[in-house]
Amino acid sequence: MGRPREFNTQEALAQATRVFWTKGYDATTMLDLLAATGLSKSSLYETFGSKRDLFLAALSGYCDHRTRMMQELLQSRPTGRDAIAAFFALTIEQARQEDHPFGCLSCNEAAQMETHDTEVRRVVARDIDAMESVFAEAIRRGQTDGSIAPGLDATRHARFLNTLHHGLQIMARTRGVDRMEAAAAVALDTLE
Amino acid sequence: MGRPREFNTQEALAQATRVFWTKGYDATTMLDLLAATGLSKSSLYETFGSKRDLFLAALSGYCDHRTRMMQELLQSRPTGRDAIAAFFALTIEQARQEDHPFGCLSCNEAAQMETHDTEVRRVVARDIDAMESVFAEAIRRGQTDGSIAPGLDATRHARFLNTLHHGLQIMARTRGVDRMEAAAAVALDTLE
DNA sequence: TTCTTTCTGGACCGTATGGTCCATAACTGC
DNA sequence: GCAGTTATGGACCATACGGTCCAGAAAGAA
Repeated sequence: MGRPREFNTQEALAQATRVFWTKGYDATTMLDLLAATGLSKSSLYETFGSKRDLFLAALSGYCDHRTRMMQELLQSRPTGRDAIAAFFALTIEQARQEDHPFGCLSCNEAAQMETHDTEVRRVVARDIDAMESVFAEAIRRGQTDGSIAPGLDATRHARFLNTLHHGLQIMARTRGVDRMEAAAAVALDTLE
Repeated sequence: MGRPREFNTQEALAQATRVFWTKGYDATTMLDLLAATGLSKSSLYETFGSKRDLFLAALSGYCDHRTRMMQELLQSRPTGRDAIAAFFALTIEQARQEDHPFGCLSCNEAAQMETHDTEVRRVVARDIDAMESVFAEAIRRGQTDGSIAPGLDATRHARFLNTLHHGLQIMARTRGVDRMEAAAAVALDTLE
């Protein structure tokens, strides 16, 4: 019943995510979002509520997606070390793609936490925790399958890898891809 | 001759830097800057030109200051390794200070490069290069004084440390100070 | 066709932004 | 004290922002 929607909600959200990812929350205007999604103002507000709500949906979706991606990587690779290496390689590869937004939405917004409300902060904090957990899991699996030195403190090392990953994403923003490769390579060396 | 200035330019710049550092360029309004510096609008525009010019001055000053600080650290510490350790320790200590802005101005703005013009981008890029240089210098000195393994590729490792440092600054923004310590400790371990 | 529901475009609004301008105050040198 | 110079405060401006609202278009159900 009623006139059917002329747009795909998920696709619109993906486009909006792209804009936030590229420009950051503050610098993104409703005009940007309308142009990117192709929706009318009414449709966007009707569907997503407000700029902040849309951002929250985009951020949550982005974080969930990446966490899932990491976990799948962890499942599909032969060893824990391979999974970590593949994740870093993927991060670098994305930074090379000209048509791909640079860096990481969550990291970017973490850099401007002060301007965000508590709910956004919580999502970002949770994302950091989630990534740390997956790193720790990968390390423990690597220690079981023999690809990672058994003496490592998994939690400590997970925090290290997580921190380095955030640094890599900042480097991606400045297009320092060469630097990313060196940094990731050294990080992988620490696993042996 | 003429009415003398009632404020200190350097001090005003320092206050402005603090605001940019805390909130980021986009989220900082002229009102914020006026309140922080205590100047009138006319004085601020007369002295600094525009919001962007003021930001550029703040950013340049911030980067220069930190580079100098790193170099002094390198001079004053007994070994190259000590210098690097002291730098990370200082970064973490600052992240603990409640009254201190979190993270690093340059890193924060690197996370939103897309919204900046080429001149700002150049300053940020130069800052990254400068830090990498100091890291490399510290590593080479450490290799000479025996505090750092001679087999390390200084450039490669400098990129690694630099990237990790940027990650640390992001962690500082989210108040993940515990994570910072673990990450920095692992990074220092790689020098042996 | 008609009714109902939903979507759509754009007009509109209050606010806050970065920036300009000017009258006036404050100080120095003569 | 006067002239010249500079700083100051605040009024003012155009614009752009996020957000609301409504008249009408479009499509399914009867």
